Amino acid sequence: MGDNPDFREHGDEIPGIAGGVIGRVNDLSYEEKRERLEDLAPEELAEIEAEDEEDEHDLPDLPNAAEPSSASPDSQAHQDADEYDEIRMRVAPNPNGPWHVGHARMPAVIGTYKERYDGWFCVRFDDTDPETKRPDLEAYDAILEDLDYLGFEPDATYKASDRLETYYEHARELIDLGGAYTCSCSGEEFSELKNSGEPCPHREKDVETVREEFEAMVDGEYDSGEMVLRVKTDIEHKNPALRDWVGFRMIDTPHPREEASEYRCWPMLDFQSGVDDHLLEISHIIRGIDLQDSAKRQQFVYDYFGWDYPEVVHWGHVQIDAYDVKMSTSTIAELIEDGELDGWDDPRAPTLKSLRRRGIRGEAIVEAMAGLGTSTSDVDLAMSSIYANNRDLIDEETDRRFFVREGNQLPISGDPPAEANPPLHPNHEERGVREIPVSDSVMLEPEDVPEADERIWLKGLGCFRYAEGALEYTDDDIDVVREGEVDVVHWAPASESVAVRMRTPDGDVRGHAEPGVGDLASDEMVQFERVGFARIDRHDDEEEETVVYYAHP
RNA sequence: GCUCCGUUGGUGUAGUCCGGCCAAUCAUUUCGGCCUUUCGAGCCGAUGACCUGGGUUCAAAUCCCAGACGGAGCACCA
Repeated sequence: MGDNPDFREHGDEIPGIAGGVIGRVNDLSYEEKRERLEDLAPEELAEIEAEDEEDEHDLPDLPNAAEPSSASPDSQAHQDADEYDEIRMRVAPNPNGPWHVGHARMPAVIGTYKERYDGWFCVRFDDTDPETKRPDLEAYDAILEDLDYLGFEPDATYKASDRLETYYEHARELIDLGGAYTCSCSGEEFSELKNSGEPCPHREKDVETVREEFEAMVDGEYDSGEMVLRVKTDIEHKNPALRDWVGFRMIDTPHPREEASEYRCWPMLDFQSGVDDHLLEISHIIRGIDLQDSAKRQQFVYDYFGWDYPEVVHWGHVQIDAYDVKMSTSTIAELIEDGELDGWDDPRAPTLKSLRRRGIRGEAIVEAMAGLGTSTSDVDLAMSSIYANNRDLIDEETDRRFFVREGNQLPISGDPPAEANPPLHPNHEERGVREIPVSDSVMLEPEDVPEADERIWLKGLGCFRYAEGALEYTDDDIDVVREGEVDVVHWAPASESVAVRMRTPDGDVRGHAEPGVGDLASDEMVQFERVGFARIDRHDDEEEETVVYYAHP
């Protein structure tokens, strides 16, 4: 129609014609379609099948990165000179608490790239603010544990607070290159000058003075706020965010790590991180958009030193649906402090420790996070996506059980079997059956109690009619279920059941499970039929109940 | 106010650099069917999107301009 506009008026007829053809093609089996295509267009078929063999990646290619797997000798010869031989990345957390779900994006993406490119990554704790972002000593290990839960092991681990002398050395060098100056302006004063593109009087100090004053900073001779070391950039740069930024400042509060507690002169993130990224030979920096100006700021330092800046990928913020609690380390810490949450692994907390306790595998989170890609716009991650991944991972190996939430007790009449024996897993009969005594009354969920005179099928047991406040066994054949006359529900015996407290993101639910649940080991997963998957946490003898954590439908 | 960046179904994503094979991918969600002593499982199917307005072009999700909306930075936080 592009070539022949006259055809346009007949455009409406196309779906009718094409639809018929497509319908006929769709009726063919895969083999028939493949055969037909081989006759009509063998080269197209080859192309399609070649594409199928290519690896499907959730994530886009990294800039200037060579895929090791696809590198044939021929393409190796044509390899772009700009391409990196080794992909080296870093996960650079601030150790101020265990990780929330959003934090998983960094290792998920970096770890996935590492596997894809056969690369390298380290964890580097950027703990250079002992005061406002004061590190939590327990967080270092907590974060490494969270990383292990997600299924990744860093190739190396560093702490910036171990590396102060290195930063000082580079600061001295930068001063000698004329790239930095000590400044005693107040933040307010400097901000005003900066916003109008005016240099402050300290900018033109001679190198000797700057060196002396910087050594005094290192020796702790100034108090907090008295003196900073600024990187000399371009005071008239059109982006005010880049003008002469602070590289080092004084902090009176000692660092919580004993090894670093004597230092008073601390580098800012942009200086520390910029130097470390070069020294660790990082090829690709992957981080949030809140740091999108960092590369431009650090570029000035790299220019002074004659270094090449790594490739950078920025992404937007992640939000997770399904939680009432704000996903922020400090907010969660406060709620725990106030007793609103039981701890970092409370099922209501949007933390990795919580998901772990609910029996969700790290792999399910990693896949969902990698699926978000690396777009710079803010994204919402649906928990259902993590749940779907986890279901795929555990469904086959997870046995089925009955659990009745807030059940009503109903007496049984008639002559049903004394014991019900539903399979542990409907797809795996070889695993055997459960043994559920029926006794003289059963628990049903309030919503499952039938109307008077209506029938209901107790799964694994048989059909009952609800009459005069009791369930009367009818001996109906399963056909009544097949024909859609009778609904199937789960149930539990009233007397020999196990009291269960199920902890969920929306609060605790109590109820009764079939007796076998009392014998399950801690950490085992179950699927409570028609309720969802849960992890056995513990059998609490004092409360005489089994505590389980709800995972997902 | 100054400076960056972004906008594809309910959600996420592919495609945008290099316009045509996009009648737009995949996943999830929702809905429907099938199967199964009957699963919130599995299988099959359906619904559903290119922010708006101009422009360039035979042809625009893709290029250009303007606007709307959203995000980020302008800290002695990370």
